[in-house]
Amino acid sequence: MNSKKDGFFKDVWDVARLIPKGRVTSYGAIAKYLGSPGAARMVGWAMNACSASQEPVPAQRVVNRIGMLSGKSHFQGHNLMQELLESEGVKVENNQVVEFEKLFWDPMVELGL
DNA sequence: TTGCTGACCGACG
DNA sequence: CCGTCGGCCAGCA
Repeated sequence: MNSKKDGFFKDVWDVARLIPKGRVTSYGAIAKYLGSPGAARMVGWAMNACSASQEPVPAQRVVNRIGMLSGKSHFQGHNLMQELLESEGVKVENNQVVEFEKLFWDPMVELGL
């Protein structure tokens, strides 16, 4: 009955929504924040299920550890993910986030673990 | 019920 | 340098 706890996915979506505009994070960072450092794949899986969420999930802010838009192909548009990031001020080049290290948003640090 | 897959990550040779 | 493999958890046939 309450939000969080419905499943691993809801937690992922929740963290994803906490990502500030103009920032990006990695699957592993979210997975680790949830308590499963090796469950990065689940984060990606949750992103796939994010389409089932009634509320929009900024999945475009979630990229792999190198800042590459690995999931861009899964978006409705082929370059929708890149456009969304650029729309927020995040530069993307060759399916890769520019200055990813500077724009990297770590939930464990920003949220205060 | 078991087994495979999946938008990843890290290690090994 | 590059390719390959195992591990993590959850959903589906």
